[in-house]
Amino acid sequence: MKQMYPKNGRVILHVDMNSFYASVEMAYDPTLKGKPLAIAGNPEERRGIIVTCSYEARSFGVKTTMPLWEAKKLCPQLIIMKPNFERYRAASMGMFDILHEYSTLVEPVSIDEGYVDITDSYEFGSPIEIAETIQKQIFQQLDLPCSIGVAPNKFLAKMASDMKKPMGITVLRKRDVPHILWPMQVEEMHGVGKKTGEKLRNLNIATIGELAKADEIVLKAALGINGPRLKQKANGQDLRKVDPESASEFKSVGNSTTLPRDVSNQRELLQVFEKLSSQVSSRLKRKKVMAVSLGITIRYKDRKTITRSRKLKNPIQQDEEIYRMAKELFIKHWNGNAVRLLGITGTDLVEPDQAVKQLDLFSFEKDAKKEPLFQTMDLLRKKYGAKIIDNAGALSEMKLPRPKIGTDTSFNKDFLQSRPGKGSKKDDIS
DNA sequence: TCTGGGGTCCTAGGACCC
DNA sequence: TCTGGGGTCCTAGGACCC
Repeated sequence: MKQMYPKNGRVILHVDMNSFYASVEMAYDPTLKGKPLAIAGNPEERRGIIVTCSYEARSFGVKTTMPLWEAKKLCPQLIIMKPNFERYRAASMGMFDILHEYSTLVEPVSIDEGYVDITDSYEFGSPIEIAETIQKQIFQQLDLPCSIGVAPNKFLAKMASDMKKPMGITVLRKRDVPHILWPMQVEEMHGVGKKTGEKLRNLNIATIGELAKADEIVLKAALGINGPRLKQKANGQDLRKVDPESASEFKSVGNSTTLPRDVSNQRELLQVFEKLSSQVSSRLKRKKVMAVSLGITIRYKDRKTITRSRKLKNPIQQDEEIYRMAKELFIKHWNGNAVRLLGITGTDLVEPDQAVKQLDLFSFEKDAKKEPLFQTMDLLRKKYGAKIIDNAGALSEMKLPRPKIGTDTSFNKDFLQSRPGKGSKKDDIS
């Protein structure tokens, strides 16, 4: 059968779950349906914010990132729940499982959103038919609403999925760009935030259409490499591929916490670091990676935030090692003022077998006399255990592993409770 | 009695090397 | 006898996204 679509044209879907966390809770407990529901960071703490809320809650003016107390004022009967990440992870896997039925080219962007390249999926129908089938299937099997954008590239698909919510399907072709995209304000463009929006306005660029025609030199001077890129997108051009691997190549692992009150007692702050160290450590272990660089974040009472990091001689993973480094950085750089938030992040992640290689190289290049190879290996065995040395095929933990729970992806409670995990994000999970 | 927590990517300056 | 130019690595900060 001949291809139904132009040889060089791609067809990309962007699938975006609608108010994901709230929708999952409603699927899990249908008595919540139709009620104003919000998921909030830490409902007990005063500094909680709205992470996601149902459309019913939105009709009261409740919005993502709004402080909890403000949301309650707008909507006193608001139902507030803590996030149940296992449920969201399970629902997410169910969703990605469905997407995989239509193409192998599925790229998860976050827990509730992903791209699907359906250029070669014509056996399932036209692009619009495929989008309708997927949306129906996610709704019937998981009881979850989503919006889908259909377009020749990722950027247009992303913009399209945003246009009709909830349960919308929007087609955005190249020839639609001038009359649909160009009249929109620049701030509505994916990749343009507050600061970039301001800079563009200063250049007298207010709409996507004006950005599409703007002078590239001027854009580059104001925005760096991002300038010309934004112009390309404003013209509906985006050559980025749908990359199924991208989600498994994470680059950093970090935990941070806003303290219930501002703290300037050093011992108390170090206790927080201890806790963060063990959180980061267990996540590194779960992902089967070690960190070659470690950084801390300190946010002071006045919200001024600094980061301090160090590249290490040896990759680390254990909580004691992480704590020692974090403590050292903190003692060295803390100015003694009251602290509002602390964080620890591991970067330059390597798999343990790689970690060994890297250490070997290091010891040869810099420390050959002091530490011959066999001594290094010995040290490693003591430090990390022999299995790390032998562990050639360590696989890194996928951000969104595909579930192995048979062919039935129906959304039942056993399924929901069966998987651990964590998540974040959303157009409304901000 | 404003503004969480998890990330990615880019920029820019200084050190260092050739 | 007075100071080039290219490249990489490291660190810190900022913008943005969900």
